Amino acid sequence: MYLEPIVADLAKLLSHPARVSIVMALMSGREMTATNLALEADITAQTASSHLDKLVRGKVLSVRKSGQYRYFRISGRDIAELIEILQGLSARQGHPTEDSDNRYLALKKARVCYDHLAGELAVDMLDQFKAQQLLEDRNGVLELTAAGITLFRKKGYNPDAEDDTQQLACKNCLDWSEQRFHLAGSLGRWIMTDMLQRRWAEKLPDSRIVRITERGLKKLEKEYSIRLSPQPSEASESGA
Amino acid sequence: MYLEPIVADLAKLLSHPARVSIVMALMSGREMTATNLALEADITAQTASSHLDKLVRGKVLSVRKSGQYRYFRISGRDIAELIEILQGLSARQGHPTEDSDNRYLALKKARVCYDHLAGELAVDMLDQFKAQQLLEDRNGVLELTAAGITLFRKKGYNPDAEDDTQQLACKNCLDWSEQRFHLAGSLGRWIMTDMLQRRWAEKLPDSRIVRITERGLKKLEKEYSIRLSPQPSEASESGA
DNA sequence: CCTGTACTTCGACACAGGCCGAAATAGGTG
DNA sequence: CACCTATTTCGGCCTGTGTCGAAGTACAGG
Repeated sequence: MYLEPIVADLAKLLSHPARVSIVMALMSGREMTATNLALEADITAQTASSHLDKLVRGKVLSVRKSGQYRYFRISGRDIAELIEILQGLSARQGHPTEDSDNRYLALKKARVCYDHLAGELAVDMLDQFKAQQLLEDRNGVLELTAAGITLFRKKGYNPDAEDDTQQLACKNCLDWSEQRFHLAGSLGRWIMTDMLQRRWAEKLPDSRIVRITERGLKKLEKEYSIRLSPQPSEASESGA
Repeated sequence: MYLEPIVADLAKLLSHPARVSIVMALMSGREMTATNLALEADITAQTASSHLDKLVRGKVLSVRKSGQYRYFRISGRDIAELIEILQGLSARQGHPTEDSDNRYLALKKARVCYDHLAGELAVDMLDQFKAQQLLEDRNGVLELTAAGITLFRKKGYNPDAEDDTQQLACKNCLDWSEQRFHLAGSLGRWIMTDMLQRRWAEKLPDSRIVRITERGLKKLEKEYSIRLSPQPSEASESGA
């Protein structure tokens, strides 16, 4: 087959710790400047420049130039999913008993996956939406039911305005621990955006960790009849 | 996070065309000897030995020693799924119009994915099993229904003998083209084994391509009420 | 204009890793 | 035992690539 070298090229981009650090830092969905990413990966600006060049060329990242800055981000959902899977595999293979790590647990609980929520919390939400018949699995494709369309539209989501009404579930975005799905696609994106905007949830600085606020817990129960087990709020560090 | 270097190590294993060739050759689920794999990747035995050593050390492959031979195979389903995803991503990114390739089309149609069937055909089968209520999506986990247990047991499948009765769907094993699931897990494995044994299907030599026999088509319809669109039988080359 | 900041390019060095010839080990066969 | 085959180890060559210092480009702001 002719695909071998192409696969190898893609894997090569992720075969260097510094580049992986860069990509991981962007998994929060945020944009970051070259200098920022250099700090993140603990390398000089020159070295970062070369890595970033490779990543952009290889379509792993994309860039937006603004003035003297260059803002990088993950190029697309498929790449984000690949990273997520690689990370999951490594987490399982890598260490036997690294459970002590607080950030690791917080990350498992709730995190950003490129443009939507992931982690146990997100899996929970999807389950409850399904139980409420807002979403339905039709022939392997997750779709909004009539009731779902009505409800989410009332909340401000506009399914017709989005690119694809159909693909609402992130099919390969598995949780590291549980082998379960969480909600992605246009609805997943809208939900996260909306929750952040209304301060139901907040991204912790410099990480993919998401914290659901007190207000968020209450509102989720009131507006969506969703009950989540509260997070241990100990993921408190904010510094780099 | 501490995962970056681990992810990089895993990716590094797949960052060399020869190693990818080796792993791809094993995606048929078959075991192969070191010499065989060297031929497959078009490298000398010494070089292959070094690559194989890395792959085994990195838990991508596992080995079975028998006499003077060493038989290699993919170490597990999760690795196979990773390869499948990488291949899918590369197939999309790589080329714009490579449709001319016959083998490529045959591969899309029906192939082995480590220990079960994949491709349009496999997706079709899963759909029809679900339509017949033999399988059911319960809360994101695909499970056998009572009717399904009865039927498949009658055919020779023993769900209790297998490790996990629950996990029947290959959740991240997506078709390259269609973003759909196909049947994996213990049932998926049994189905493929059974079909090969009864000559309803055959693996083409030296490839992952699977061909459904005439007999298979008829039997599938008769015994499982499954109708498949027949394959163009042009994937005829058998040589390396 | 000059100055500061963001970023890239160049150049040189060093190290890692792929490669194969040659030789060694290991198992199988007669 | 000799002889064959499968596989690994060793040694040396060579290419690729990560690294950073230094210099160069690009943009913003006084």
